[in-house]
Amino acid sequence: MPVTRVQLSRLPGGRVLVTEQAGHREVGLDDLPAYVAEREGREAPRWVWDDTGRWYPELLAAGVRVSRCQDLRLVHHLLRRAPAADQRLLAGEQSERWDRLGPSVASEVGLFAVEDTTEQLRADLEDARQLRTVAESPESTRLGLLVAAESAGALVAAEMTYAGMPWRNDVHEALLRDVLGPRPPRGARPQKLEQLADRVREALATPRLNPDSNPELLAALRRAGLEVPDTRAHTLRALRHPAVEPLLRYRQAAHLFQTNGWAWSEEWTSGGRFRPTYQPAGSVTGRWSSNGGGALSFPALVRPAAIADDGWALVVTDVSQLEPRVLAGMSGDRALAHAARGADLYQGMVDDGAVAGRNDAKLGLLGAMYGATSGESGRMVAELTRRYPQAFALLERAAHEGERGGTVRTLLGRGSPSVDDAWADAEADVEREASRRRAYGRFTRNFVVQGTGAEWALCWIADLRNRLWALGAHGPLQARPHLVLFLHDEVVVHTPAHLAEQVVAAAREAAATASALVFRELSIDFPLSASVVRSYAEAGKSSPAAETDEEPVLPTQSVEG
DNA sequence: TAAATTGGCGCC
DNA sequence: AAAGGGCGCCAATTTA
Repeated sequence: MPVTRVQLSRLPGGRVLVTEQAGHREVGLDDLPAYVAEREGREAPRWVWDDTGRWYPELLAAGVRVSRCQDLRLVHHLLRRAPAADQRLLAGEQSERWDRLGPSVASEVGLFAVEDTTEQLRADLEDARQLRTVAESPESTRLGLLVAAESAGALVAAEMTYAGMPWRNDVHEALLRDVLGPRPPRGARPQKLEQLADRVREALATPRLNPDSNPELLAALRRAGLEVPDTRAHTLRALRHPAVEPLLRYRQAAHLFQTNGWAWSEEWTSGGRFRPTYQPAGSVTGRWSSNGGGALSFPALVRPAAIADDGWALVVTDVSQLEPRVLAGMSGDRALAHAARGADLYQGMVDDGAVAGRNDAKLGLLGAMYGATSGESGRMVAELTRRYPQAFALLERAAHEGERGGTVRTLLGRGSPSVDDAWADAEADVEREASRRRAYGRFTRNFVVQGTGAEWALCWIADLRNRLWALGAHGPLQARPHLVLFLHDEVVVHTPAHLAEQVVAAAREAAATASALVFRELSIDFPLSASVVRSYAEAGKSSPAAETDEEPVLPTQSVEG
């Protein structure tokens, strides 16, 4: 029995047009949550709407959770670029308006309040076109999966903003005070930041230096006899000069103050929750982006303040080496797939005798996926090409396609943007033209793995969302285990503590489901590392594959609450 | 003076 | 000579 599709379209005057095969009716906006709740409880149809961000937040606020939807805006843009979609089938009444439809922005959240005076979008018309486009595609199965996953992701995004990451403001405040001193008056530097600035000024003999000004800083460094090309931390760290240490400390503290300080907290946290907003498919590769609160760059420094409620726990799980595994799956490279059997793919490459050390494996693979041609990474690429010919050939083909101005696609069928967009103006200079082609080749090279990785992750969180709902027998979303953060290849679930182990199991099962959906009979392992913690900062501490990158200048403290 | 760009850093 | 992909955010700086 196919799932009923119910399309919702906004009408003038606070009315909603509800359409389905069985007929149509009108519902007042105020009555919509009750209407959706009733039908959801009865048959759980697929709700078809223009933009999840315009409909779902109000439903969630009214305590209504839906199990499935189709986000017409996301799917329209997806199909517009999908090589396997017949573009003629997408054309029709209002289709140009769907082309132009951008994401809802935070200020206009709550469609219920917004009264759009312009022509209303008809969800039923667009839905029919999208259904037909997918059905008639030679790749309808994969495209259909992608459409469903993209839409499920939109539900997850809205639910995460609604539920929020549990947040302890007192712990965050203590952390800020520790690094920066007391909160300064508006426009002033915090005490400890000013002290560090003074130490820099002293060491460089420039009493009026503003350390936030790169030109001033560069000039001061050069006057002190330090011939540096820029003022990046990596460059500075190589120097031996008394100004370096306070400057690096200043930079890190200033970044905390500006990006995740008191002002950020006031804007993005409330009621014991951090509520950033996500933008599904905000990146051309299909990865999400975040347009408020910086959810996808949740700095390690403030993670100690993300603490589960009493009696609850945070389950933090991430996929190890997602993109290399995706590469193994989509290229069908048996040697790489063999190395991927286990928790550490890079170690697997070492054990298979392909490479001397784990770090070489990582450099080589990342270099191949990013298009490195020089340095240590570039040398490793050449070496590994012999060991993993199919995987590396797939990347080379993608790069070549981009260099000649073509488009590439992910495994499920998302297409890269056409080169016309990127190369709007012709480049006269031959050198610059060649450089631009190489740059576009690096983009398409990476697009195939980054984009397919994003598809795997979407399937993962979509399936996990269903499993989490099934774990809690009753109650609204926030009373059950629920997703609170999604960072490309990592998810955080806030759960009643007694269900934590079941959540871990659900995450692993969902990963297996995603692998089967995306890679079919090619079975590729996607091992998860999982930790059950009280604070986000405690996650992953015991991971054997912990990266040993540069030491942070400031000690990473864990503040107890 | 406002808008766009740049350099730096955070995350994956 | 050029030199590894995708994002967001901030202050300073440059451009319109």
